[in-house]
Amino acid sequence: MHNFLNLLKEKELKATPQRIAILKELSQKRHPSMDDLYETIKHENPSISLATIYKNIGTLKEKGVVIEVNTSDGKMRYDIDSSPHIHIVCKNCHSIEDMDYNEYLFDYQEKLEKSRDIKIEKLEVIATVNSCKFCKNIE
Amino acid sequence: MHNFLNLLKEKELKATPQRIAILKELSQKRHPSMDDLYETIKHENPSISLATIYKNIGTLKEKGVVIEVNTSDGKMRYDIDSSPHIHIVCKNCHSIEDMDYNEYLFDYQEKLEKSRDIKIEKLEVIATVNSCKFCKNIE
DNA sequence: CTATTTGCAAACCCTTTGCAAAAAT
DNA sequence: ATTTTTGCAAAGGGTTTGCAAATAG
Repeated sequence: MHNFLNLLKEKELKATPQRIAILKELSQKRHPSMDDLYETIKHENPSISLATIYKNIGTLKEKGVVIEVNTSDGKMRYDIDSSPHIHIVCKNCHSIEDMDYNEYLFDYQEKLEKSRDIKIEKLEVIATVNSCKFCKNIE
Repeated sequence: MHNFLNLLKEKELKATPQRIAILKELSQKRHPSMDDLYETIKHENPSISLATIYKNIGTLKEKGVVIEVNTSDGKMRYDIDSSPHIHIVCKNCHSIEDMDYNEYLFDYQEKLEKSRDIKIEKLEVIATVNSCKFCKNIE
C-alpha cells in the first residue's frame, strides 16, 4: 500500500483510490485482463468504471509500470512485473505462466543486436502450449 | 500461380479467384494486414469484400498456410512464410522484418521443453526496435 | 485554486456472423 | 447436383474519446 503511494508519487500520478486498487490487484493477480480488473475492483469500489481502468492502465503502461501481454485470444493481459521474463501461454485454458529470462536469452539478444547493429527495446518471447498443469487439473 | 492451385488442392480448398489473389498478395507483400490485402486486391477485383478476406485468412490459418503476427498496434499481420523465424517489429514505422531461427533458439526451446516437461507448439519471438532502416530512410 | 482524474455514454475500429445468391468441383 | 464460397449488411466485442462533475495536491 505504502509502496503504491511512493510509486505513484515517483511517476507524478495522483494517488486516487481507483489507481491504488488497480495496482493492488495487479500485484495480486497473475495476468488480469481489463475485464478481470474491472469485475474484481467493482466489489470494493462499485462506482468504478471500465473507462477508468482503461485510462489508468494506459497511463501505467506509458510510465513503464505495467506491460501488456498479448495472448492472441482477443484480450490483452497486464503484468506489473517488469523484470525480464517470458510467457508461457496455454491455448486451452488461456492461463499465463511466467518464466525468468536466463543467460541464454540475454546472450541471444546481445548477439542479435550486434549482428544487425540494432538496439532491441524489448524481446518478447511467448511459448504456446496446448495444455498446461492448470487445465490438466481441471479436466 | 500454379503453385497456388496445387496448394489449394492439397488443402482441399476450392480455387476461387479471391483465394488466389490473396495467396498471390501474401507471397508478394511482406506482412500485410487485412486492410492492406483488401485495398490492394480491390484494384484487380473490385467486387471483393473485406469479409471474404477475413474468411479466407481464417481458413488459411486453420490449414497452416499462413501465420498471424501480432505487432501490438491493434492490427494483425499475416505471413505466408511458415518456416521458423522471428520478427523484428519497428515501433516507429510498424514495419516487420523476418529473421531466421538459429541453433540458439532451437536449443533454447528444447531446453525449455525438457526443464518444464512441456511441449511447445510455437515459440514466438518478437524483437521491438524504436527505429529501423526503413523509417531511417524515410526521415 | 488548479490540474488531474473520474464516470458516463457514445463513438470507434477491427472482426465475426447470417444468409441468399453465385461459383467451383 | 452438391458443397463451398462470396458479398452484403448487421451485429459483436474490446477499446477509446469527449465532457461535465468530482477529487487530489
